[in-house]
Amino acid sequence: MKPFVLIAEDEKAVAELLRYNLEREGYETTIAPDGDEAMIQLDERVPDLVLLDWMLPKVPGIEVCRRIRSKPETANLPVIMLTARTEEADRIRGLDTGADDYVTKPFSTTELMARVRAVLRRIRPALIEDKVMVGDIVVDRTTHTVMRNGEDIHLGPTEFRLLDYFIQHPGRVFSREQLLDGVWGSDVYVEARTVDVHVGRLRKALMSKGGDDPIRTVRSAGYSLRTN
Amino acid sequence: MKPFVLIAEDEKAVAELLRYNLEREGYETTIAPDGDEAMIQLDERVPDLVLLDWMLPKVPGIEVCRRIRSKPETANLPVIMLTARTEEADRIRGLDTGADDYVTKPFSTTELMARVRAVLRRIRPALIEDKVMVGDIVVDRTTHTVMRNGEDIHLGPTEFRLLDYFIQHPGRVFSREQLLDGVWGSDVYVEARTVDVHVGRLRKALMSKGGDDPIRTVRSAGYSLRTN
DNA sequence: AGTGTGTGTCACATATGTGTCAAGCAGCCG
DNA sequence: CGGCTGCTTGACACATATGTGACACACACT
Repeated sequence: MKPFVLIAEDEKAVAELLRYNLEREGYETTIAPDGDEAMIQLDERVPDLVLLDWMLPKVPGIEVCRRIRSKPETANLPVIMLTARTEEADRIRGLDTGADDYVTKPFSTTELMARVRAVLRRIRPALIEDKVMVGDIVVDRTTHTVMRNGEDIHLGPTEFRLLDYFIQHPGRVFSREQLLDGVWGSDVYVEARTVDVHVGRLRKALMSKGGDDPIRTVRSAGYSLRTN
Repeated sequence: MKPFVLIAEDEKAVAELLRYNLEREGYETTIAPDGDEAMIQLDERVPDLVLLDWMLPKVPGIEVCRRIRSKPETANLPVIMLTARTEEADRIRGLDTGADDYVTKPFSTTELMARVRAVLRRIRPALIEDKVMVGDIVVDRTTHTVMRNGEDIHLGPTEFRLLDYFIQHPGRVFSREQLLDGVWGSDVYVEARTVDVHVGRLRKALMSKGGDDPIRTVRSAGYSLRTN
């Protein structure tokens, strides 16, 4: 699953440059040429990161950022502000609105790419790293290995994918439907109850060498991975 | 220190394919999409090897090669030319551009990797490890020999390449498709299940003188070489 | 041609994982 | 305290993935 980046930038040349560089580094991208369009696209599909121009037609960047923060489903979506000005006031306001980082134009693409990686690593490590650690659980995608407190844990394919999915957003609660979509795929039809069974199996496996239950059941909502 | 390879190739797909394969074999890479860029990158950091496309935008490959030879610091830098046609290959040989080897497109990646190793071994023997050791298994590429706990182990050519491939990235899980691509070559068509048979043969050979199974089966994902 | 080695494919045996169900529990609320 | 609802879990039939011996064929070498 590639990281998906929304580029909200009205200058076409800049937007295309960003798209080119991001796609070369393995990101999926979409471009919104103005604030309205950005909001629409945010509703359609929540990206993993937003590159947000400060001066955006229709709805200014700072306002888009504020709206992103005010909606629960995008409340901690990473945002990098692109600004032409270097004045202190803008920086402060930008960071104040909840941008995770800002870059002043003109920027070096390598620097921007580095910041994109840095922000994503901080907020969504599982998207970038092969090896992810949450609490005392370590998942290594390259070796298909799960460890807890140094002990190897054997998981079946489905349990592995399930854990991998949870680890994308530690703490976040997923409904059975979301899990079916994300882990099984939207095309297969299985009973929602099946998720329960697999969560049970994952729990058993993860607790087989001792330790607390790392998965939280949220009654009538779904399941989530404990973060601490 | 990893060998550093400059890939001067304008077709993005080809360049990425090369990068992927080279990095998988433990090389560090950089891509130059045209002749100018190649010259710039050559100035920035002298690589250990150049893969040079014959038809390169701005400055053609053959000219880049000539300039490489004319500068003292890169005068005997290994160069492998990539050409689309056999006639061009003949011309390269005839023109005495100073390329150390040439490969005609379309090429088999395994063949190209073998040539890269061969050229580097000839020019920079210290850069290439001929003897690799993982756990109690020692693979010697020069003598095509495998030993385990001091005992000689006989492997057929395919089993040898397979083990050699695994040993590039111990622990990492390879799918049957990846193994077919990397060991058999992307151009041949064989059944994916054939991999199973060869893994079985490799296992039998490696365990013939005792010892545990050094290959791990990862259900519904592939195989990997055990690291410990 | 004759021999030996290696290869890819198949068929069948085995191992492992999967989805569903149903009985039993656990939380919640009047 | 019931009673409702939603969650957990063991059993099980079934589905899939992997291991492996046999075999025919392709070479290389003599």
